[in-house]
Amino acid sequence: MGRLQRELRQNRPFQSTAHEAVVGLIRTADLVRRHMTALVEPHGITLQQFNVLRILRGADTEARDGVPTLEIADRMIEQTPGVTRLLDRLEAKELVRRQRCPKDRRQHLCWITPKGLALLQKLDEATLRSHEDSMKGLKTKDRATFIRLMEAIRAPHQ
Amino acid sequence: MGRLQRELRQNRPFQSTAHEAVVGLIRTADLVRRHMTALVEPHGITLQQFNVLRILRGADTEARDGVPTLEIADRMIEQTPGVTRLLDRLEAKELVRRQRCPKDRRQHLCWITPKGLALLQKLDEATLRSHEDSMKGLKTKDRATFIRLMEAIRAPHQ
DNA sequence: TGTCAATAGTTGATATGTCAAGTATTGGTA
DNA sequence: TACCAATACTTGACATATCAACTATTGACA
Repeated sequence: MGRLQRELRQNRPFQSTAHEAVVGLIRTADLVRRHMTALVEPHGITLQQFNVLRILRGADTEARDGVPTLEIADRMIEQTPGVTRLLDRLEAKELVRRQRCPKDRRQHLCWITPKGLALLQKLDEATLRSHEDSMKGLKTKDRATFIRLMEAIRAPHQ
Repeated sequence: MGRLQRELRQNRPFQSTAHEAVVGLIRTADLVRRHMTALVEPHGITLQQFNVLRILRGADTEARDGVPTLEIADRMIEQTPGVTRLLDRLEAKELVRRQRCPKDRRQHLCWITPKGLALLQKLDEATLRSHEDSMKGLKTKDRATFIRLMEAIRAPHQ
């Protein structure tokens, strides 16, 4: 009887290896997600808001143009409808600034504020440690394999 | 430049292999989750409700005792506060039946109804195919490796 | 130049998730 | 046997997610 089966207290084996992989994947991601969430939420932001801030910081260091709303949506780690409201909340907390794009007035460009940058900076070290902690069960070589396998999973889906 | 980095349109490498693994994991799980969600939601249930039904079916085939609410919570693939309301909705749809346990009146025991069983049965084949489709990027041997690596990730966290 | 589909985002309605505080019941202990 | 902490939920209040319908603006084409 496999480890995962025991974890879920099931007494029937998985229907297929694919099934076991899917369940394991969702379960493992949930674990790591909660890990990260526990880190950022005490600072008054959700994991998705944190992700938006990181996208904006990344964009900020290379160009001052601001990122249009839908491009943020596109870059999110997890697909997220409702980026508008995510940004509303970040703007209310003064972590993000928005402005209508003069060249294409349909677009709203977004920037991270100094306050947002400061928050990220405060979290940087802990984030690094959290990633290490999440993956401490894998040695360096296994991590590379793991990353490669996940890329192979995603590849056929666009 | 790695594949994931391109996917997220980043121009800066990941801070560490652990970081890349974490981001890849959450992203891959999100993909597979949406896959499954697209399958079950047209039938009027969420992925978590589907998960509850599968737990109850699994329990049903081996014992007729019914499963207490908190044990369902415990068996969920993803940690879920608010199983009570999940069950409320399932009961409203008559997919689940609940009853106070006579031996310990604090507990509420849950069963899947014939209607719930029928719904699961209708979804069984498509679910199987969905798992295969999600994992089609991995060959059999790689699937086993993948499962093993994820177990190694989870092991140190309890 | 006027029309119109396509793009970029917003908004409203509703479902769902989440946390803290509350109730009922039990089992242990003085 | 009376008390009290622990268990097993439930409920209320609030935040967030999701979908569809809507507005504003642009770019292409007749």
